[in-house]
Amino acid sequence: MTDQPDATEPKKRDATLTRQAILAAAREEFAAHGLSGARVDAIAARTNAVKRMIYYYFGSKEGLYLAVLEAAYAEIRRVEQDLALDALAPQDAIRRLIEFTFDYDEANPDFIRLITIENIHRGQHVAGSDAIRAINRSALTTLEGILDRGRASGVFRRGVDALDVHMMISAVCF
Amino acid sequence: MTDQPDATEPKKRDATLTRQAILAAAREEFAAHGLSGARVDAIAARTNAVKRMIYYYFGSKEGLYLAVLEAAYAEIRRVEQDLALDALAPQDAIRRLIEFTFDYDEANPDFIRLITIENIHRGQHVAGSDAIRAINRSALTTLEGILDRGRASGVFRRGVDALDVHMMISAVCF
DNA sequence: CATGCAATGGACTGTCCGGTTAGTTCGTAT
DNA sequence: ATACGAACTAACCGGACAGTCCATTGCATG
Repeated sequence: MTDQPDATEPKKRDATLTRQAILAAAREEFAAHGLSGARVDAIAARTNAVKRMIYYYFGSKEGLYLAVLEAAYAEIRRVEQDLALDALAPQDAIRRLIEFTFDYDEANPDFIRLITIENIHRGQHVAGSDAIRAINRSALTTLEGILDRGRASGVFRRGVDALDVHMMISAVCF
Repeated sequence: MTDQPDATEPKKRDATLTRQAILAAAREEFAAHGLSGARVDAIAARTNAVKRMIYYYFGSKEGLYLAVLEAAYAEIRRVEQDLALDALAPQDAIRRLIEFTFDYDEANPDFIRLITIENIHRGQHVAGSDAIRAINRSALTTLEGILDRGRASGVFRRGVDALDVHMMISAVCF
């Protein structure tokens, strides 16, 4: 009588769903406390999964952290591509990119936190992930393309590095 | 015969010296690994003091962390005051301040790390320290004074917040 | 329904680490 | 010289926490 067996949900089994739930919870926890500050138990507690599942899906705390980073980078680059910057005039493309970066950072404070945390660690985890490096390289080549077009049509000055531009935009938005 | 009792130093007892040594070691360790990532044992190992001394002088890990922050802020503000910004024309003062911030950040990577780490934690430790808040307030009033003089003589536009300027400078230098 | 596999559960463990206990040594004042 | 407090030390404790063991449950096939 104390519990209602019918009222409890059937407790569906959905691998990708729990995986996503863990990722989302981990993202919050890591963003809030950093890699070493985050508690695996706390991450598990945020979901309705149990700690064991974290190791089942991600192997280790650091593996989970890396997966979170990968997902975060993949997400922002995916949205970034929807901007269709290549279809715009160079100036408009840059302007749009800046606006987007600003808005995204404001809407996703967790994201900045994760990046900042990773920066403190000198990006040593990112460096170990081929996936992330590939994602970022493609983002840089996109920006490089915009700069090239701008330089070709004379609206951008030469001698400006894509990486510098990217860092400048990120820094100010941050 | 195995050891040379004369060659070993007299092992001076100097309270302020060991305090400083602990602070310096802690600064490195915290900058490298963050608050939770830093290990009290590791800090002790960096000095020739023993772990107990940390608790003797600073009470707790967090107490030590706070002391490190306070020392770091005090240091940069002290050097900043030597710039004698008030004696310069507003434009020169701002220029000098930017140059200084840039150079200081470059020369003291530990400092930026500490600040960044604290930012991630939303400055909750800084907020708890009256000393640090006082230090920063004085820095802001100095900047505010420069801006005021600039506005009075018409070289600076109005409606620019000192805090914004400060953050802008820090962000770009970072 | 049986059989095998993916997914889940929770109790358990070994270790790391912040903090403490119970002292000992040194400088100095009387 | 002895008494006393400040400076210092080694060994230890207990909780927290990453990671594991082993059992079980649901889901898909034949």
